[in-house]
Amino acid sequence: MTIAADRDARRESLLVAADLVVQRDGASASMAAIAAEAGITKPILYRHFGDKSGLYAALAERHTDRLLDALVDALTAGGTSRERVHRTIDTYLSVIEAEPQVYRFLVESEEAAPAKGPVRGFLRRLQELLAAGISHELRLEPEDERAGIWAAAILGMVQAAGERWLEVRDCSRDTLGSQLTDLLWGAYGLASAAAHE
Amino acid sequence: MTIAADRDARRESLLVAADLVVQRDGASASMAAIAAEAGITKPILYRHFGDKSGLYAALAERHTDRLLDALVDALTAGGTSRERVHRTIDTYLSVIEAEPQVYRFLVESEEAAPAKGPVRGFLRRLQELLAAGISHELRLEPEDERAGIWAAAILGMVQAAGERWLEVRDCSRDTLGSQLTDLLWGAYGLASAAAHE
DNA sequence: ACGCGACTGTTACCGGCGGTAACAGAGGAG
DNA sequence: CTCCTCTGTTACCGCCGGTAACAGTCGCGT
Repeated sequence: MTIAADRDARRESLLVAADLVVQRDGASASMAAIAAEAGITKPILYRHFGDKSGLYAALAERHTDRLLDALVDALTAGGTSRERVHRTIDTYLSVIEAEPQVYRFLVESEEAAPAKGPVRGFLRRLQELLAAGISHELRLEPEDERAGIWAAAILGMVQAAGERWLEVRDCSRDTLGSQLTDLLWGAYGLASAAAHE
Repeated sequence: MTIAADRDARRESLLVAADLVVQRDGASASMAAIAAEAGITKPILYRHFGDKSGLYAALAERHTDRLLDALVDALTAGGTSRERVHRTIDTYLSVIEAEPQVYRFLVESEEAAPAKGPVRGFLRRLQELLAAGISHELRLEPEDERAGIWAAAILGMVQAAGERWLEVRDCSRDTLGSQLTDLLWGAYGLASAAAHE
């Protein structure tokens, strides 16, 4: 029964084509353009993915799985707590540096998405994963609210700083990672205390 | 010459109507719907604002100016550095709590925007303002890269944590503000050190 | 061998969007 | 009275996401 395998292979090739178009045209790639790139027509896309958000969701999974794996590896490898955090941040930065278009597609698509953003699930997963990591790292009680809050906060912090860095590139990747780690370890409070005597 | 005043008054009424529709239909409000709400037709909107991003930019300014003023006030009022930061974060949170639709429109519109996001300027301004504040607060040299990095990072941190809070509402506004301030003052590093002995 | 159903692919269309051209009335200046 | 500008309209364009309806093709049971 190669029929299912054929379907999967076809689906794969469609996703590869969609990837090409998204990286070329940005997040506003049209379904017709993707179909043309794949050498087929629109209804085939719709038969495979339902609608545009379905395609985007499938496209997102291709990348998020890799990214999540890489982050988990960085977070669970050895070293002090601070080293692990720094390494994880650097992993994230290296990914968005290597594939900025993919990153932009993942975090800032939404655009014409219907109702619930499909890609949003990625940030959710990442956030929950990070919350679990923090909870374990800090040996927090499961009901401690700080894990969730800090997971969202740290995620937003790294993401915003990474986005700005992609645009202005005013320091090396390693410097940025160090500054962010410092910030988490209270550098702002320290600098503030030092400035006021 | 009341002609200019008339134009401005008209423009104001159009913006009020646009505000209504945006808060009702979300960020995907159509130009036709806004025109209908204002009791006129599309070309008038286009004569006043050029295109959709122009309208959105004008609409954004109405709110960002208020928000920026409030944040500046909170940041420059008295108290210790920590108190000022906490108060500024709380100001931000209280604004997004009071007008979540407006907030969503400001930070996550983009959607069908052409080329450069018009609303993006708001985050830019906020970021620069915060960078200047940090630079002053910490008495940093003007060329110190940390001001820009940390401004973006802190902004993203508060924004992401605020967005999550709007959805799950798992703690009081004051608690959230305190947790975020703690985080900036090194609570994560401290908790990590405590957990590992 | 034949027909028949399932599947893949196509063309051609729909409604709605952002955006614009072209026309219709209203009021002041000569 | 005429012309000219300024405001408002209708009616249209091109593009998008999404779909209905039709055409070819392959494997299957009889």
